[in-house]
Amino acid sequence: MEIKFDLNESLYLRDPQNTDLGKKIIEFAIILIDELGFESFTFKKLAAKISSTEKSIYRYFENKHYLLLFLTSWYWEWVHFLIEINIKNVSSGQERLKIAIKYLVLATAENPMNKYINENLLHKLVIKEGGKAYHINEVDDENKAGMFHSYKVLVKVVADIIISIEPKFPYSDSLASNLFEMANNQIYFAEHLPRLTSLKSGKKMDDDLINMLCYFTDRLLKKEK
Amino acid sequence: MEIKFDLNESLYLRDPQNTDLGKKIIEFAIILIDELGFESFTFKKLAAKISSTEKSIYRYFENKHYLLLFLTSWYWEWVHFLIEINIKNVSSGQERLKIAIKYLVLATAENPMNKYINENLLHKLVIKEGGKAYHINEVDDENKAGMFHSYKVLVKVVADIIISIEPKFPYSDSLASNLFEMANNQIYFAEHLPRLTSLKSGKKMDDDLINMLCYFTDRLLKKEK
DNA sequence: TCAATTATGACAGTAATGCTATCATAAACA
DNA sequence: TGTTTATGATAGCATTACTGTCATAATTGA
Repeated sequence: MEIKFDLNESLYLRDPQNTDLGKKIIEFAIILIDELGFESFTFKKLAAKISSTEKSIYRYFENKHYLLLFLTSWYWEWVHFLIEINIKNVSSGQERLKIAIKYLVLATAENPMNKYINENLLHKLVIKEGGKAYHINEVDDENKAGMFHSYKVLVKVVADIIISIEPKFPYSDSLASNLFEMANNQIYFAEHLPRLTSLKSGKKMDDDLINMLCYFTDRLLKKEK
Repeated sequence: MEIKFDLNESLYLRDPQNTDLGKKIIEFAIILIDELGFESFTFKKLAAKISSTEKSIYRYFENKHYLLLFLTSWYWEWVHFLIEINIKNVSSGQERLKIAIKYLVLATAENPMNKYINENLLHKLVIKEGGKAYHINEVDDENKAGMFHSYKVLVKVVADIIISIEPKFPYSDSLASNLFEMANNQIYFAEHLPRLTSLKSGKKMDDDLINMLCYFTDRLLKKEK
């Protein structure tokens, strides 16, 4: 199966979802960035890996930063998609929020649905490198060009659920974005800096994290006595 | 006034806090990273700025990543210091947590206390570039070498305050680290990606953020009925 | 106070990075 | 079947991220 998302056109020069070479670039970019880290990842190394040339990759992406932005945007679209189809027929706000939390943590644990994208690795990549997509000097220009649109839409979806539960909650946007940032951070901490989190790395970690995020939101959104 | 912190020795080759050149490196590194962003910042440019040479800077730091780590560690020591002296004579747990939150948001708004370090700029730098210090492939080795020690100690201080307020709270470490991460993130969002936060950029923003973080912790730590 | 250590500056040099340009050929498409 | 269009092959270039060597200036301590 292949899912194609309509991502902001500023993200690429040629849409990699439309060609074989493009898909190969995406597939092995994820693998190679995971392997080398974003700093050591280069188009030259990627070209070697897929037996293509640097120049050919430059025909799809202006540089590796845009490629990273493409990958993270694809990921947020994917999480968005999973959340939307799973809350479709759920009316309870609380229940919808629980489902959103579940899928923002577990997007990847689902059986893989994409031929050329390893969602599991992609999630790992977003956890480790995702922040680098917007912690850059050019953030304002890129934001104007709509390059963070996917993330903002996703945060809005969750913020709306929060508002539907507790219309007077004054920090819906902050809580929503924090759920995403916190989920990714805490997973990273559990793996690499365990003293910064209460989670224990291991099988149950995902469930523990879901429980923690639900506990936080429950308490924050519970009506005062 | 000059404050010197004992930072982990793996962070530097020669402690920049001990020499004139070292202090100049720190002072203008902060300015230049803020100006160029960490990606475009190079030792060569810094050397030109301070009329020194690349090689001389390499005698203090192995590379720019270690310099960033030094700056962020210094910043966390600085926040730690501010929190400790301000909670010293406060016995109420709630009050101590409020003070900690205040200083983790406002570390910089205090009148500057360091001759060669612009705390305001340094805070801005940590907000934008701080995550890059540990979102790297070498994180485990560097963690073993103690290079994130300052941050972990600071998180522990706040986690202990949380435990003193509510000994049964099951997520003290996660809440503590999230306070730091969230504070920095939300400030960054307010400035650059306003749809991801409920804060409004402007004069009152710091106070709003303090209120938000206090609101969150209050609700999370309030005893259930 | 003079010798010895240590810190800095002034070069030079090198492999890798981050691109851009040109041209030939293969594939797709009309 | 002719023509776009995509890819590959190769070259080139400025910058980055270092390392090495040597001379000189500053500090230190016997």
